[in-house]
Amino acid sequence: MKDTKCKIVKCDSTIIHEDIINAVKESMPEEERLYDLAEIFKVFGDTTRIKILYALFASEMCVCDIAVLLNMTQSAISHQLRVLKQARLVKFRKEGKVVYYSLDDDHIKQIFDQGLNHINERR
Amino acid sequence: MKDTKCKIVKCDSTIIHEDIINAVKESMPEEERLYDLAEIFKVFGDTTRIKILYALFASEMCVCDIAVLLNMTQSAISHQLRVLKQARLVKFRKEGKVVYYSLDDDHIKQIFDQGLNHINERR
DNA sequence: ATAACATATGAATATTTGCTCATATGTTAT
DNA sequence: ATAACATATGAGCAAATATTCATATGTTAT
Repeated sequence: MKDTKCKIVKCDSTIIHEDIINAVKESMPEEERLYDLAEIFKVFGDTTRIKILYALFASEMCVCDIAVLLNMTQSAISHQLRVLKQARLVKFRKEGKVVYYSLDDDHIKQIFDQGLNHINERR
Repeated sequence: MKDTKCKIVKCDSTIIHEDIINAVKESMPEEERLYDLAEIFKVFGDTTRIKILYALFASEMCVCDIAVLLNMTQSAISHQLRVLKQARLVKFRKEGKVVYYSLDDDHIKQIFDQGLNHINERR
């Protein structure tokens, strides 16, 4: 009950299950999309940014508020907001010298919820 | 039409919108969960690991197959599979000296799909 | 104009991370 | 037992990244 037509040759530079490899290769999305996908998750892959996004789920906030909330430097928060801005995850509006940030994407919450599902269901 | 009871004091060490900060603080998940969430996304935040997972969506594969498919070193793949294993995203079965890896989580595909949604809908 | 302040940003530093190289482990065939 | 092979792993290196520090920018109040 195991694969029959295995062309076992050699691991380095040659191929083992040629048929599987070819089939899988067909099913793979484009290189570029996989790259973009990794880029997004990279943005989510930092505790500070996750916290900022969760804060913004609840309310728009100015930079200083976020810094106080997370007990971090204004500069550190500002740098991270730039990353989130570049990823088009947050937007901002200015009111005098104060800059208010808010979410710019509807999917984030859903993605996070499923991430938490994963965490929960592995006990 | 702007917030009225702003206790504007000072950014460093003091507070601006105290009421908002407190409200948001209430709504935030536990520190630990946010950390775990970031950890998962960190795992997804690498092109190689994304590719491996996409390959495993299509079929279980041995380490060597994956290395050939992605045109990477067996060692590099093995290291990354360890990361995926620790994150409980993949499982494996041994058949002689060959080790076959497969997915160990049902949410991954959904999470990825929503990640792709995000990419698509921002044009 | 000047002082106070919110935010942004560049440079430097420390940490993390992905890969390579060499080698170890464990299995199969002879 | 030995050779061949699939996989795992530790050490080292290079690149990426998060934060700090100092300072720049732009706004408001005086």
